[in-house]
Amino acid sequence: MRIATWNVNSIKQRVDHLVTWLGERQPDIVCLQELKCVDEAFPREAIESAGYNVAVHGQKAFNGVAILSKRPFDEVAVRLPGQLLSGDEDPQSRFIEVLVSTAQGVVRVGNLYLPNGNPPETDKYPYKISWMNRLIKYADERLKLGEPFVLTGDFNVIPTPADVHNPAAWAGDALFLPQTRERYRALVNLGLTDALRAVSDAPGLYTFWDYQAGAWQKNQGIRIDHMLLSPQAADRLATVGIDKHVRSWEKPSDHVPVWLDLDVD
DNA sequence: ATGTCGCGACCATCGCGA
Repeated sequence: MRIATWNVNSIKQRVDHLVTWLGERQPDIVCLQELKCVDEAFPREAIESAGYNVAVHGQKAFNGVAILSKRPFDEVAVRLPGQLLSGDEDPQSRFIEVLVSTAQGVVRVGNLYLPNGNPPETDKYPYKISWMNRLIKYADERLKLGEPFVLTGDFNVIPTPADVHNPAAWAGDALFLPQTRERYRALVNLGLTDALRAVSDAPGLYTFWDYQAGAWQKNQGIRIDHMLLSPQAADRLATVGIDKHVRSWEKPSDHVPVWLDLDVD
């Protein structure tokens, strides 16, 4: 089973790229982030015509996540459990989870768009950290199920200096601050495996290049789109890929697809 | 040193988010 993640930076702007990429990569499950549209505006027909079931959790203008699957969904749930620091419900559409059956059992996939958190001196950063704490609690509960579980999406976290072209330039950024990385380690240390790092220690593996300052042309990227695996999924990991070539297409997203193959079919 | 997109409000440019 091939599972992928891609922050498309507006699904309406990127639907042609998505359909092209679905055809060439043939993923079974795709997690999308930054849809930037409400559910009713999601281009469902184009994606269903490509052979996918669609589960959408959208929002006007910002955020928004979706999961596509060739197999039917056994379960769909939206919104990460927990509340804002104020105690109010979180109004931002940043999480969707599905359960899908295979010949060998089930696979659970959680798809997230973690808050960016910049600028860090504003209330955006405490929102990011509290969201990460909610994610840790959720992941701990899911790991107790003992299922093949893939927690993936745009984490807006640069885990280590090996995951950024110029670490010094990112030192004060919410994606790379010590507290951000500490919370990410706490998440992984629950028992999750970073799929990409399970197969490669190579530097220079990036998933995002800023539109500004010629970052793509100079390969000044960062690795912030991750695929974390429960032990039952990690034991079945076969391959991991980053479809870097998609960043060179005309009018691209600033993120590229990341995918993996699990031996669960 | 700077360099970009996408969205929405509102009409052509701007503020916001990234």
